[in-house]
Amino acid sequence: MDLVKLANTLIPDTDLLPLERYEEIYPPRNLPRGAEVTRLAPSPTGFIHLGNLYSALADERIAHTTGGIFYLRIEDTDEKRKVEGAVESVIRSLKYFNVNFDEGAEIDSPLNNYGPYYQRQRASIYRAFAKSLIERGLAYPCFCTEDELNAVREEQTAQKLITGYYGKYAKCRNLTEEQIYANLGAGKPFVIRLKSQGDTSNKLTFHDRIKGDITVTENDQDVVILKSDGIPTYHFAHAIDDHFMRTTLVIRGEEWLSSLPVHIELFKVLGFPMPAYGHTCSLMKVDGGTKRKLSKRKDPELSLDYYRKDGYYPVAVVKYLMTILNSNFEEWERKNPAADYTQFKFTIEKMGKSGALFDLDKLNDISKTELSKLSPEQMYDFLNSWVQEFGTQADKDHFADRAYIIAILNLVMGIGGKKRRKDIERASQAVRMIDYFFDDTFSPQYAYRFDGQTVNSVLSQFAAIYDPADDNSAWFAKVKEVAAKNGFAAEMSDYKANPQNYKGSVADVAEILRIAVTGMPNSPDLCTIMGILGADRCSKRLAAAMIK
RNA sequence: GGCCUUGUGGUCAAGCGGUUAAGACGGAGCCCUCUCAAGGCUCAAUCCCGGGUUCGAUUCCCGGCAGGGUCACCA
Repeated sequence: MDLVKLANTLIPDTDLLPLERYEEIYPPRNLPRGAEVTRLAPSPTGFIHLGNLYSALADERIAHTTGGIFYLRIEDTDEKRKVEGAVESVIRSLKYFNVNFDEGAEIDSPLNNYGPYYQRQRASIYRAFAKSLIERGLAYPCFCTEDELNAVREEQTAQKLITGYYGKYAKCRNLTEEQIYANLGAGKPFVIRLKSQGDTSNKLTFHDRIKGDITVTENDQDVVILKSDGIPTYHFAHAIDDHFMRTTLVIRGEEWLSSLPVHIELFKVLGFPMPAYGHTCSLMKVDGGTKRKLSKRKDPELSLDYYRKDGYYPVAVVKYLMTILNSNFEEWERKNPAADYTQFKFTIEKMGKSGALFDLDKLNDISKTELSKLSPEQMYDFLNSWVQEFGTQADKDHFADRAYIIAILNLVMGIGGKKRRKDIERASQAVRMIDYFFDDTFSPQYAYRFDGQTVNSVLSQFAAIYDPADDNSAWFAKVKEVAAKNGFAAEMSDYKANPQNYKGSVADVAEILRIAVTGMPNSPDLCTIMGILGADRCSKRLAAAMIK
């Protein structure tokens, strides 16, 4: 068979370059020894979720701790799945979490020498190599229809055979020259398939940087490399792109492990050295009692935008992910409390081999701790930026009074105390938590544990002697005074010794006051709260809280 | 079902032939205390099962079992 003629007929493109030219256009990168070139290669299908951030963070950390490059490539070979604005969304979401690219699609960088970074724009490169494979007898056209393929698959399944296009099931593999041209003449659509040279009885061990040594079986599937629209499949594009973009380390989800044999053969027939691989385990969630990998379609609540909307502090999310990525991160952080997470020596070998369950409790704990490290001013900025984007009009009005908010923040964060408070977990929660400081969002629940007469007596007596100029101890002395007058123990020790002699203790009196002023039985230091609210507002609230 | 892969407390996990089997989150309790939060202290809770190998297995081997992934002209 005249392979050159066949290649020219199948791929008549005139814009293809001699293969060696591509090596010249995309020369090996000039990077220091040990520098890793990693990439994130999403398909532009819309929002990205925590799992993507997870692997992006690994890519980014490895590239940047080794002095390498982290780039963004868009795998847009499937026209059907394309979503407008997805690329910008990926970049923006990751940037929010401090994951930044050095080069790639939509990245403004002088390093962009390995593009284009959209696979659709690289069609000629793939086609040039596909053409050469045809010329070398390593690829061939396949005219099988979807129905035919499905029928074969059903037959294979019924007979419990391995499904796919291989061996005797590869009907088009041995088409004669006449048959091929007849099909072509009839205008039948075709794909280009790899003519696999592999044998599944051959096993080899492959070293994965995360999983360690794994056993892989040689590929014998005649996978399609060029779809009927002339665009490559993932497998083919992966081999060519990661070679010419000079990726040194491919970090991708473990769902790719099963197609590794295909990739190994592809690199081989293409004559490219293989990059190193690290297949990450996926983040899991519990669904109906069993674990399941996080899915874009099923778990919109794990979209990165969800965390942004909920006002999670980005560094907290990153640190949470770091604890899963490298389990020695937490220990390192305890030893280096002041250090930035970027100073941590991230290693791919430390990555876990099995999928971790997403743990919201842990995230929340880290989030509280991170947030407690901020200054009130930094906290104001963080909360305010969230309020401006996601808050209500009332929230925006409240935040217009920066000094007032900062006074609240000083209290809520425990500034000046021996230890910082850790009340703030995320912006959405923090903003609701301080609602009682504003009259328009103050919604008291007067759930007193004492009778109306006692409550009213406590409230009116305290209102009469309350002086905003009092310091904490003077204030508390007055609370005790009111306690004593109403049959409560002024000293906790007295109450504990003889509880039967009292209606309650100072703590109960403070609770009545607290409920009146904040609407809640629990709050930070009441004296300070009253100071922030101001005498006017306090007396009004004390009066309003009386039981009619 | 075939193939690949994983299996230490509720969760994330150290461990790499001999340990009282770390630590963190969560849980329980105590202390502190005007409540809450924070903090300090304490406690409960783990090596999937069965065979080997070995003086000795959580650790090595084999077999089960359970979980996960994958079997497209999607990535």
